[in-house]
Amino acid sequence: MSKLLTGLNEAQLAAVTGAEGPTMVIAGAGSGKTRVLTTRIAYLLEQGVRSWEILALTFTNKAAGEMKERIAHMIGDSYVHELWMGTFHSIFARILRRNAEAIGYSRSFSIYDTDDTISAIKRIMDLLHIPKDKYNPNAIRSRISSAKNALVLPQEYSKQALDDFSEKTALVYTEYVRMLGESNAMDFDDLLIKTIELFKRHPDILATYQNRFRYILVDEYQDTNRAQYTVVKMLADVHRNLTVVGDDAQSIYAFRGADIKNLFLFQEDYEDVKMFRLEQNYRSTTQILSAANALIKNNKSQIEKNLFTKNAKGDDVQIIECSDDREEGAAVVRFLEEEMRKERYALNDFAVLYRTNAQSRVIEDSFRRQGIPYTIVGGVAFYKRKEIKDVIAYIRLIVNPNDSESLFRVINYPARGIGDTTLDKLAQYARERQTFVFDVLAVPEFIPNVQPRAVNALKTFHSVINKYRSLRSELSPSELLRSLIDDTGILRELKQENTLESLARYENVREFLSAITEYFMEKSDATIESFLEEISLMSDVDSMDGTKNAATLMTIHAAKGLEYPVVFITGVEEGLFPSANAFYENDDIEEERRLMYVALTRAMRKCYISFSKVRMKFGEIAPAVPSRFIKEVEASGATMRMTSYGTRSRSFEFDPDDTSYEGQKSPIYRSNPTSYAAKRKARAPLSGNQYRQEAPQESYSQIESPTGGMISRGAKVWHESFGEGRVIEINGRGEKAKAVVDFAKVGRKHLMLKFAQLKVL
DNA sequence: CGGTGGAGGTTTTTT
DNA sequence: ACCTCCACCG
Repeated sequence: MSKLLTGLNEAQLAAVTGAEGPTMVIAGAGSGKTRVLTTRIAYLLEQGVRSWEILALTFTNKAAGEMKERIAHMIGDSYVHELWMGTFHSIFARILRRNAEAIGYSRSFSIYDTDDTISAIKRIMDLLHIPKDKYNPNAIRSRISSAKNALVLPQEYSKQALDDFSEKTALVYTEYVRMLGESNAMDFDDLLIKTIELFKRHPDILATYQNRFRYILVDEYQDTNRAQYTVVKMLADVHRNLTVVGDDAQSIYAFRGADIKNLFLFQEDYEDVKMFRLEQNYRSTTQILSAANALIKNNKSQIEKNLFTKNAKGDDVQIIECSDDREEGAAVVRFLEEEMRKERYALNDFAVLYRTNAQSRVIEDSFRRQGIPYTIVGGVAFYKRKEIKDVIAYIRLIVNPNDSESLFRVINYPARGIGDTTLDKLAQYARERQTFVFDVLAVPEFIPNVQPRAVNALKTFHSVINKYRSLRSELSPSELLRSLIDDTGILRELKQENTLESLARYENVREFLSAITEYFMEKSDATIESFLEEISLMSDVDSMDGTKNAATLMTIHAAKGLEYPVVFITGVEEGLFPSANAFYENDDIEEERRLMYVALTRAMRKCYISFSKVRMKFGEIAPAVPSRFIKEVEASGATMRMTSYGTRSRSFEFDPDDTSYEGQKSPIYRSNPTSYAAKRKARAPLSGNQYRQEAPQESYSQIESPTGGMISRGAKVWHESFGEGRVIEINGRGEKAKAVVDFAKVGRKHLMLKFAQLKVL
């Protein structure tokens, strides 16, 4: 027997070796699903299947990267090189690039994210004289996206549109699709449906991929939508070696078109489907698992399964009652510190989860106040910031000058005297002549009634873009982009403005420049196109750095597939979690409950659930009621109620050790001699099948400041112009050492220690 | 044309 | 509480 297979349990072994033909693996939370997938791929490769004959679709690019690494570790680097593994979106983008011409695109097509789409839709609404205050552009965008994912084209949508709002949506939808085509651009949904279109229109191209992919594996199958389901089915039609892995209890993306029914449809589509069930949980304690099981029992629609664990009983799930949301934030930090002190966890053993991004702010505040390092996943991601998007728009224009969205975004940024009137005339002229906006820029004097000053400005813009387009053959991508960005004057503009905000943006652009350099240094075969694609398809968790010693704050959606020794689930209140929007449909409530199930099952050792009696909403204080999920979890008998100060509520017991932490100054963690991870390796392992990357923690946490004192995380420091602050984080060392400091007056700053001349207080 | 200030909407979750 | 959009003025 192959040594790859040692250590697998019976069900896992069967799933790994028995998956010839259509196969469905129902994998409960923490049941070693990733291990089965990676071992199965390694096993296939060992059996002589060539790496390029395997296609594996994962939920995030990060997951794909980690799985590749594991497979490489199991059987060697050479195998994973040609393995096609990634998200639906990135794999399909790759297929579409190679075959773009076949569906009327050029291979340098742009990919529009949700923000680009929104702004395109607004522009179209202006053009069509549809009032934006009467018809919410975002609602229209969401309707269009749903239509696309259900494979309903504009023509058909128009026919079905009976009410006023749908009619307007149909108009926008039609024009939007036209504009995307003209701009040589695709949105996220297009990456899926254009792939279907490609395969339908070109059976020969489909056949190439069908023959090529002898084995197809799909992770998180419960969260695939109609379009994804369709492509997978097409691709698997020749060899029929399709393995899907999923858990109906963890389906949480119905809002973007995912359909659990795909799991059931699978059994109908292939009558010879083999079923495997992974029911032993290796991740969580008994108490956590029984709380999760007690909760999910309340869902009517689910596949029968029995998730069990042989792990230790562990602590009760703690339910914390807080007086308001600020107190909730404080309580999270207080309990986190207590866990660190008692159990010697490292900061990255903790995750703080919430239902909505808006909740992060209060929690962040309390981490900052106590000087505890944290990273936040999602929210306003780096690549979605305005200044970064501006720079990206310039880069996109170099690659694809027909990208009208990017063009309109930066044609007058930094300000060159091209105003709305000029732009309207330009757009109208291009529309009438059926020419590309970019081509009109070459001869703007032909546009009627445009100021001579504006004519010149348009010409200048045109020549800047053209100059860099032609420089592509002479300069390396990295040189080209650096000099382009310099030429745009964005950095100068931001520096000149000289406000706290503009300087922060300045730093961000600089950081982006380093990221560009780094990217092209690491990947010698990379192109500007591949760079753009990578950053536009990067998910929030993809950019997460798990090696940094900091607690992680994120939405429950972002936490899918991850695990942490200690998990806090916050804001568990009616109307927030479950969301008030879910009150009307039982299906929606069940999805919220699955979301709660996902949250609970992220926890390995300890889980805290908190709710608050009062919460700030839209700047106003609103009363809150504990979520129904709390009662459901309590029915397990595996929970304990506490107030936010650690005293048991609903009982008169008084525990003298259980002191109130009110007023107590929190200790500052300078280093963590024994992280939970280290300890776990030393002791009997809690689980044998978990894959978190545990990079060695180097002690970057203390650095000698130029003024002699010890600058460490949590230290109070003084800066010449920013005043007093606290060190949140230190990265790098020596000449390159950087610190993130939270200043009382001006907020967070990234500083090079070499220049900052901080004084320790 | 471009900057500023006030009004009004926003919170569900994301590739 | 925060951000985006638009009207108005220089």
